[in-house]
Amino acid sequence: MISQRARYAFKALVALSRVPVGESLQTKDIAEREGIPRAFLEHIMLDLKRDRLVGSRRGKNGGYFLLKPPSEIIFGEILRLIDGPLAPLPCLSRHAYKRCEDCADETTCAVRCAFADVFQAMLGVLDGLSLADAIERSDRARAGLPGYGANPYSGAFI
Amino acid sequence: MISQRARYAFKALVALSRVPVGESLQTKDIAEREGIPRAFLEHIMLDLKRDRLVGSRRGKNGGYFLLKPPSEIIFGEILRLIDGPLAPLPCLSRHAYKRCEDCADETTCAVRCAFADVFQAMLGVLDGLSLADAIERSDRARAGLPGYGANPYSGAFI
DNA sequence: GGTATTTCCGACTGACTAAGTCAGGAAATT
DNA sequence: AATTTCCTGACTTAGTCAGTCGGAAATACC
Repeated sequence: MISQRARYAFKALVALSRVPVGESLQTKDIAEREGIPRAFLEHIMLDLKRDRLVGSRRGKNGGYFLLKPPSEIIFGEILRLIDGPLAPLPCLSRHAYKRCEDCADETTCAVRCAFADVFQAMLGVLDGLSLADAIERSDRARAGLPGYGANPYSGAFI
Repeated sequence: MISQRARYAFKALVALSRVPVGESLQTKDIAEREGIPRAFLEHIMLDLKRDRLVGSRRGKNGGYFLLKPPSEIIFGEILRLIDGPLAPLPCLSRHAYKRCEDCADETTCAVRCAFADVFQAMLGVLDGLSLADAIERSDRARAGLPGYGANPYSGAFI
């Protein structure tokens, strides 16, 4: 499960993506529209700003805006920023690598072998998916086109 | 990241898988061999027992043993049992489904659309991977065959 | 210049979970 | 009967999550 914080961040970024280029949104508006606690969202927006995903203007008519086109803002990147490393095991993380104290030999660890596959599958999607992609899928679902909604229950899900 | 608890559970199950059919392992041995705190491992073994993944014998020469062949014990199943639902969003979980209070329309939510893909990729691997598979990969890595180790750093990992 | 509006920032809280530890009970074997 | 093992519940300690609160700094408007 991703954190609530991350989920809010995604919703805010999607909202910002839907706004015409050059315009901005205020936390108050985003919070209201998306049902996010305002004070909490402020902190999240600052996180996003710190990582140069959004820019801001203070004072009256201020607000937040994307610093890159939505097609260049990647889900994996956002999730890493908010929730930290994505790797299922510390010994699989590139940037936050940490050896498992109890593991004799990393390269032949069966658990690591298994989760390496899982990780690769996750990253394949996560690092190839932009805000623009997500919005496109959402819009197609809205238009009622079959096969494009987020209805995963056609497969064997849990 | 999966929990430490889950990681220990996997290691214990792998250890049990490597034992000849009919034989068993004691928590003490597993704990020692795998570097897991013994008292903690006992709790974990009971979890596994509660879910009928392992059986036990008490008293002298007692221990734990698998109730199914390793090829029928699936990573996704184990992880669900220890760490709870695998879905990245509550609204994507089948068994632990929970609506996002703040979400107006689930089927067109861009965040949900995106993570549905991630989830599907994860599950594709996680629910098709058995203990036997993991051990096979580990053994091949041990034998030094290229392309079979858990060295994910050939791709673009983080 | 003053006031309203907005972002920015740190400190705090309350609930929860993770990762263990500890003490002892129950069953099986010797 | 003694020993060995699994079994069980209570407890601890540290850390994280999901916020809230109060106020400071910047900007726009009159």
